[in-house]
Amino acid sequence: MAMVSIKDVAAHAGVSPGTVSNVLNRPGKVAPATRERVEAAISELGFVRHGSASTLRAGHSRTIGLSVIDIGNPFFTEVAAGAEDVASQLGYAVILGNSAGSPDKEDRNLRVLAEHRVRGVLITPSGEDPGRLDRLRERGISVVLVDHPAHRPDQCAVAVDDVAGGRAAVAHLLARGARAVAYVTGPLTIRQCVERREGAKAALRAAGLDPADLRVTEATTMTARSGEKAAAELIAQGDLPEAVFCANDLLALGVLRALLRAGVRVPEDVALIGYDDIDFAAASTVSLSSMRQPTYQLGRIATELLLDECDNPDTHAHQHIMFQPELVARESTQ
Amino acid sequence: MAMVSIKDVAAHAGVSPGTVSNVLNRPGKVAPATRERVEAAISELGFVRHGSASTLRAGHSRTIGLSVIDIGNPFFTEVAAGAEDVASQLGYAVILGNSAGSPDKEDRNLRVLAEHRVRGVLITPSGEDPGRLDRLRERGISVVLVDHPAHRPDQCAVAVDDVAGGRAAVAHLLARGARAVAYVTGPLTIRQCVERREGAKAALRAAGLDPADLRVTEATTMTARSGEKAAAELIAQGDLPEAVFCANDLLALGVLRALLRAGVRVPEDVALIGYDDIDFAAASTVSLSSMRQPTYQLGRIATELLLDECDNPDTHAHQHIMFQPELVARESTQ
DNA sequence: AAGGTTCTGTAAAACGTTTCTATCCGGCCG
DNA sequence: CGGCCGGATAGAAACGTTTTACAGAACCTT
Repeated sequence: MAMVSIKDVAAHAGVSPGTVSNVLNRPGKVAPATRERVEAAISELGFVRHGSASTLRAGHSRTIGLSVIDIGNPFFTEVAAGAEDVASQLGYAVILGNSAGSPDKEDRNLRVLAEHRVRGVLITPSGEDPGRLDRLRERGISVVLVDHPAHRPDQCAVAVDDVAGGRAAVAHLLARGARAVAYVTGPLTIRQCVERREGAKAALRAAGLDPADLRVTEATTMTARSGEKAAAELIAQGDLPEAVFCANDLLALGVLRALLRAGVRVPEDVALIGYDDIDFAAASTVSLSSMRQPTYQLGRIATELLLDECDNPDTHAHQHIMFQPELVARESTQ
Repeated sequence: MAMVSIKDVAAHAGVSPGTVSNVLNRPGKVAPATRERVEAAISELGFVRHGSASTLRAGHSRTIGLSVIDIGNPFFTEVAAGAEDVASQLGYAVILGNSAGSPDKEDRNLRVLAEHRVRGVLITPSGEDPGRLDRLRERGISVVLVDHPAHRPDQCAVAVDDVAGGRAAVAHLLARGARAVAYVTGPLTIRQCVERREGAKAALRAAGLDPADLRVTEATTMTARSGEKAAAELIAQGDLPEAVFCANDLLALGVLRALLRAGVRVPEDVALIGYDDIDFAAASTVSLSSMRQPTYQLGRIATELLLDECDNPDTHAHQHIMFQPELVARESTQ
C-alpha cells in the first residue's frame, strides 16, 4: 500500500531524485557506481515508476490504442495479437476498444483514448469517417489505418488487396473448368465485400466471360448460418452453379454444410472457396480452399509503423502498405 | 496541437479551475447557471481532460488490466468482449495483455499494468502463481480471477465447473447407450483437462462402470490437427470406442474429420461430444454436440465484480462464482 | 436586526515525475 | 599556480488535475 516514489529511492541511495530519473531514462548519463547504487535501491524498495506522473510531465505516454470492429472475429483477433506482441516488446501498453460496428461506441472509445493521451491509434474504421480521425491527429495522436486504404497521403495504412483476392479466388475456380460461378457475399455496405466482388468480375472478364453472369447472393451477416440460407436459395433455384466463391470462410462453411446435406458433392458437383483462411477452414470435413491474409503481420507492421512515427517523427516516412492475399487450395476445389 | 487545459476553460468561462473540476466530477455541487457556462466553454474549446494528470492527483485511474493466456482462443476472445463492454460502459479503459502461455510475458504484462496504476486486473493465471498476484494486491490493485478457482477467501473469482461439465458430457454419452468411452484431452498439465477427466470418471462411476476403463488419449496441443492424430491412433488400435469425449471443440472437430474420412459414421458408429461450444461446432458438417460455457458472461461478471470492489470497497463482498456449463446436444450424439 | 447556516465559488497546495539550469569537483593546460 | 573545462550530480520548476480550507453572499431563525 505504501507507494514508494522516486524520492524514496533517491534518499535510500543517497542521491537526488533527478539522478534516479536519469538512471531510469538515460542510464548512460550517470556514473556506473552511482547507477548501481540506485538500481540496488530500486529493487530493494520494489519501486515501480508511476506512469501517469511520467506521462504528465513528459507530455506523452507509452500507450497505444487499438480500435477494432469486432474482437470476436478471428481476423481482428489475429491483428490484435500481432499488435500486442510488438507493443509489449517495446514496452508499450495496448488499450483495446471494440466498436462492435457502432460508430457511437467507436466515438466513445476514441474519446477514452484521447483522454489517456495515447501515443497513437491503430484503427479499422467502421463506415465512413467524418473527420474524427483528423481531430485525433490535431491532438498530436498518430493514426495508422488497418485493413483500410489511406484516404490521405500524410498517414500510414496497411491493407490487403481485396480486389486481387477476389480475382485470384475466381480465377482459381475458372482454372478448374468452372464457368457458372456464384458469389455469396455479406452486406454490400462492407467495403471488403464490394471489392472482392469487383475482383471476381475482373477474373470473369479476363477469362472472356461476361461479368454480369456472376450470380450474387447477398447475406445479411457474414456467419455460417447466413451461408446455409444462401446455399438453400441457390439449391431452391434449381440451377446450381459449378463453383461458389464466398466473401468469408464462415459463409463458406455454411454453404458447404447445406450443400453436403442436400446430397451435392463438393468439389465434384460444386467447387467452393472461402476467404480469410481461418483455422477451421482446414479442419472442416471437406477441407476448404480459401484466400489467406497475413492478419498477424498486419497487426505487427501497423504497430511498427505507428511506433516509428511516434519515436522518429523526423525520419518517419508515411507508407501505404498493400499486402497480397494468397490462395490456399484444399479439397473443396480439387 | 495546442492542448487546451482546465485553466483555459476556466478563463473562457470566467470561473476558477476548481469550479471546472467540480463541473467535471461533481456537477451537483455547482450552480446550474455556472455549470452551463462551463459546459459551453468545454465544448467550444474542445477540451479533453488529461487522464494522467487526473490519475496522478486523484491517486487512482479509470483503467483496468486484462491478462489472458491466448487471445487467439475464441474462449478468451469472448471473455475479453464481455469485459470490454462493461468497462467501456462505465468509462473504464481496458489494457490488454496476452501472456501467450509464457509466465515471463505474463510478468512483463503485470509490470506494465502496475506502472499504469490500473484500478484492477482481470487475470486467467497461467500455471501456478508464486505470489505475484499478492504483490499486485499489496500495491492496492484489486485482482479478479477468471476461469480459475480462488485460492484465497479475500478475492473474487469466476469460473466454470469443469468437473460437472465432464460429468454431464459423459453422462449424455452413456444415456445414449454407449459403454466404451474414450477421452481425447489436451496436456494434462492444464487444470481444465484434468478436471474434465475427473468429471468423466465420475459419470462412469455413477453408471456403475469402472472409471479405469476410460480410454484417455493425451494430445500435445488443443487443436484440430491434434484431434486428427488422436483419432488416427484410436482407429489404428482397431478397437473403436462407442463414444468419444473431447476436452475442447477444436480437438473434437479434428476427431470428427478423421473418423468421417476413415468411413466411420458419426453418430451411428461413434458418438462424439466436444467442449466450449464455439461457433464452428454448430456449423460443422455433422453438427457437434458440446458443453456450452457462458464465456461472455464470465467476462462481464468478472468486470462487474472488479469495478464493484474498486468503487465500493466498504460494501464489497468477495464472491467465488461458479457457473455450470450447459449441454448442447446436436447431430453428433443423436 | 444580529447571528447562524447554507450555498457558491476561489485560492493554493499537493500528486510523482522529467527536464532545465546551476553547482561542484577534479584535472589539465598554459 | 590560476583559470578553465567537462563530467557528474543537485535543485527547482513545471506538467494538468483534484482537493482542502476558506471567504462571501444570501437566506433563514429568533
